[in-house]
Amino acid sequence: MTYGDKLEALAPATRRAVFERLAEGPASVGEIAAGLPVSRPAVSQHLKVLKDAALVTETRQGARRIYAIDPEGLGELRAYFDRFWDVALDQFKRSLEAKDS
Amino acid sequence: MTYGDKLEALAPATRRAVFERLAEGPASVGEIAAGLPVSRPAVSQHLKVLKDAALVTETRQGARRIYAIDPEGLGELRAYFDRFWDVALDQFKRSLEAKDS
DNA sequence: ATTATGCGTAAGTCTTGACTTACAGATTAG
DNA sequence: CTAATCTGTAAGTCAAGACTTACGCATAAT
Repeated sequence: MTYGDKLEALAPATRRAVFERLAEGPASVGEIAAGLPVSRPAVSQHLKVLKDAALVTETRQGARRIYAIDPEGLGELRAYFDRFWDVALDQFKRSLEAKDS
Repeated sequence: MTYGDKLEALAPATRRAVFERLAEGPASVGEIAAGLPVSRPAVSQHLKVLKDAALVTETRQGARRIYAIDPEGLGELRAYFDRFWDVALDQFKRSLEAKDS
């Protein structure tokens, strides 16, 4: 839900691999696990974290569950970095001006 | 250096607090530590991680070391999310069209 | 009705890493 | 020169969490 949750969710390499897999298109748990060197339950646990962080959506389709990237949650994270981006550029400009003097 | 390094660097709450402190302006290790509930060595260790991830720059100023946000490194991380942002929106549009049919 | 498929959860293991205190080097002040 | 300041690093502790296997519950197929 918070920025911190989203960042912590995307930090571990394997979980980020799950997320990046979904960037190629929605997929089920089994499909994702098939492309990764970890067990299916591990993928299931990672998806739960991503879902709780609102980075991924879950859609039941019969016995399967299709996961996809949540544009809204991703947008919030993007906005978080944009905020720093603005101040970072501003500070950088100031540091250059300080060197000129 | 990599996206993964940057994301792992910003995941822990305390280290992110260090980074966010630098968004308010460059500061020394002691100044940063004064505003946080952790020891100064802890802050020093966090800054090393942020610096290795190219999210922060270090400038020696006498005995002190001034840290500041690195716009270049932050920009790379921002670009990483923009990449996903594009595909996420595209997928979202497709999912809506699929529902219409 | 059984069997098979797909999945989430519980329980346990084991590594990672965030923190502490103690120490040593480098720079500035008196 | 000596003392004070600012910092990085070493070593050790301890909790968090990324995995595993085992299990149980749904839905789908035969």
